[in-house]
Amino acid sequence: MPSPSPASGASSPLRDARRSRFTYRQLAQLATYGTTTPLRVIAHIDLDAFYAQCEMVRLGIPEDKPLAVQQWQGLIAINYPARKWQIGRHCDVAEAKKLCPELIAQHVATWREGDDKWAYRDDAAANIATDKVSLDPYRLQSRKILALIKDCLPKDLQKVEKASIDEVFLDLSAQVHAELLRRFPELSTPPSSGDVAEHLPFPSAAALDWQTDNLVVLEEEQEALDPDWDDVAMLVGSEIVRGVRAQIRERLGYTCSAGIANSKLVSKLGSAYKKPNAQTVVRSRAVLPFLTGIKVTKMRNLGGKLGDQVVSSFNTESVKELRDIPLDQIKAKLGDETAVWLYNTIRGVDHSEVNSRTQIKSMLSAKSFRPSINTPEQAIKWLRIFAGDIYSRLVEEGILEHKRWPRTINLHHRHAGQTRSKQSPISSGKALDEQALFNLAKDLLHQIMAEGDVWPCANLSLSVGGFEEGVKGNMAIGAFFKKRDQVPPPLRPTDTCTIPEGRTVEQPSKKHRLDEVRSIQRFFAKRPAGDAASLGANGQLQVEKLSVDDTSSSWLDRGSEGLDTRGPDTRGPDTRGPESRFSHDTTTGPEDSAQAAIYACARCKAGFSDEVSLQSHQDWHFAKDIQDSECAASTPSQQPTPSRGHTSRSSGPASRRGRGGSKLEQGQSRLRFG
DNA sequence: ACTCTAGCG
DNA sequence: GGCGCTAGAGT
Repeated sequence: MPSPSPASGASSPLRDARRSRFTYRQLAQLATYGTTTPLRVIAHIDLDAFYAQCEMVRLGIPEDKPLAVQQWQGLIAINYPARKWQIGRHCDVAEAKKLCPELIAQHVATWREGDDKWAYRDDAAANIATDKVSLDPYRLQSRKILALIKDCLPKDLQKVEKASIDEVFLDLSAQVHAELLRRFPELSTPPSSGDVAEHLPFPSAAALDWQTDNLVVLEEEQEALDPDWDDVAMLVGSEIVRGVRAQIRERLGYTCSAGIANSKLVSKLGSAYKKPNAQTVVRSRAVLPFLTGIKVTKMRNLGGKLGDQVVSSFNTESVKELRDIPLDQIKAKLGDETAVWLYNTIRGVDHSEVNSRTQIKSMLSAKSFRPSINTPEQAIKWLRIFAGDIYSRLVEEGILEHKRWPRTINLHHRHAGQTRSKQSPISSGKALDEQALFNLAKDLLHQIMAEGDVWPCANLSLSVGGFEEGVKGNMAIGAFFKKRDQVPPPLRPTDTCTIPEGRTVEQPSKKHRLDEVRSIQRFFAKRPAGDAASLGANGQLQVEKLSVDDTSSSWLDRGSEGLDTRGPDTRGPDTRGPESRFSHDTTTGPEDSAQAAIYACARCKAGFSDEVSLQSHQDWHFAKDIQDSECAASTPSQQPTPSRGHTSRSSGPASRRGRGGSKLEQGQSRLRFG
C-alpha cells in the first residue's frame, strides 16, 4: 500500500492505523517534564552493595574478593562475592567468617571520644562504648557519584533526585525529547492539521537494538507489535543510562544497577530486578506482565505496615490477584485515597514527579548506648562528638559560604522506653561553629534534665534541620518565586520555577541548547556505528549545525568538576592515613556567566544575549502552553496517602515479614538476555 | 515546639 | 532485628 491516501474507515485524519498511538502534544510534554505523558522516561540507579563497594574501592581490593562492612559485631553491607557464601545481613561477624573464612570484614569508620575526626580503627568493634560510627566516607563517595552523574547529563535537560545515599532517580524526558528530535527530523515538522492532538507519524526505525539491556519477555502477540515512540524513547533513555553507568564504572570504579521505565515506581522495581551491574528496561507494553511477577510488598511505599495491611485485608500478596479486586472493595478496606493510590500502583500507574533536589533536609547524629549512660558528664562527651560530626557535615553543605543554613537544632533523648526532645532555633545572624552547636546542644540537654528523669539514658541524638537556602547576597528565592505572573528565569538554566497553577517545570534557557547538543553527541558520537544505525541515524546535519564552537574541554578530560556545589576544600576529615585511597578531586562551583541581554522575549520580557537562547526560551513557552492546556486532564497523582485518618480496623498482625532474601522469586517473567 | 509514625537499607 | 537516617502528619 504505497498510496499515502486516507485511512479508510477512520475518516478522521487524526486517527490512522499507520500512525503512532502518540500525539504531538504528548511528545511536547516530554520537554517540560509533564508527569502524565506516556512517553516519559524515568531511570532509577542503585549502587550495588554500596558501603561494601566503598570499602573495596578505598582499600583497592580486587572485585571478586568477598567483603562485608562490619558495625560492631554485625554486618551492614555484604558484597556480591560474599553473598555466594550465604552471608546476609542477619549474620554476625563470627557466623559470616565461619561460612567464608576468607571474608574481609571491614569495620566502619568511627568517631572516638576525645578525638576530633573520624577514622578507620582496627579496634573499633571492641570500643562500642567510646566510638560512634561515621558514615561520612560513604556520604563523600555518594556525592562524587552524584556529581559525576550530573556531569554526564546535559546541564539544562537534567532532573536528578537523590533518593538515598546510594540511589537516584533521573527524569530523562527532556533529554530524550531533544534526542528524538535530533534523530527523527520528521518529529520537528508541525502537525499538518495544526492541531497538537494529531497523532505522530510512526517511527521510521524498524528494529530496536537493546544491546545488553534486560527486557521483560512478553507474549509473542505483544512483542510482535511494531515499536512505537514509547519504545524508541525508552531505548534512548536506556542508552543514556548505559553511558552514565559506564562512566561511574570507569571513573570511580563503582558498579550499579538501573531500571528504565515510565515512572519512578516501575523504574525502581526495574533496577532491583537484576543485580549487580545490570540494567533492566520495562517498556510500557511490559509493565503489566512485569508487575504480575512481583509481590505487592516489594513496591515502593508498600514495604511496611501499609503493605502488610493490604496483604491481610485481601489475603494475597500477588499483584495479579489484587488487580482483580474492584476499587470499591479496596476503598472499603483502606479508605478512598489510599485505595485509589493502591489501585493505580498495582497497575504501574505512577505520576509522581522526580524532584530535582539533591539536598538533604535535616541531618542527625545519634548513638544508642549499650549499656546506658548515667551521668551528665557522659552525655556531654557525646554531645561534643555529635556537634563535631554535624558541624563537619554542615561545612560540606556550604554553611561557610552561607549557601544553606539550618534553622533549628534538636536533641532527642531516650529513657525507660520513652523518648523526649527539645529544640531551639539557630540564629541566622551569628557565626555557627562547632562550639556554638555544642553549646546549643548542652542547653537543650539541660532543659531535658530539668524536666524529668533522664538516667539511665539509652539513646541520644542531635539533629539540625529546617534548612534555608542562602540568604546573604543571594536573590534566588525572591527573584524566582515572586509574582503571580510568573516568568521563566532568563539566566539560570537548572532552577525550577512555579507556574501559576502551582506546578513546577524546568526551563531550558540560555546557551544550553548547545551544551545539550554537545552532551548528546558525547553519548552517541563515540558509539560504535552499528548502534545508531539500528535506529536509522538521521538528524546528523542538524547537529552539525548547532554544535558550533566546542572550545571548552571535553567532558572526557574533566573530572567531576563544575558540578559539586561545594566550594573548594570543604571536605570533611577524609584522606587520612595510607589506607585511605578515596581520591578527592577538589571541585569548583559553577561559574556565573552574566550576560548582556539584547534579545527579549515578547511574551514575558525575559532577556537573552543571543538568538539561539531566545529561540530555546520560546520553545519552552510553546511546550509549557501545551502542558497547561493539559491541566484539566492530569491527575496530580501523589504519595500513598498514608492511611492516616481512616486506618481504623484490623491493622492486625499480618506479620508477613517476607524477608527471605530470595530476589527473583516466584513467577517473574524471565529475561531475554543474560 | 514537640511528638509520633513510617519507610528504607 | 537493630541502627542510623530522613520525612511528614498531628497536635
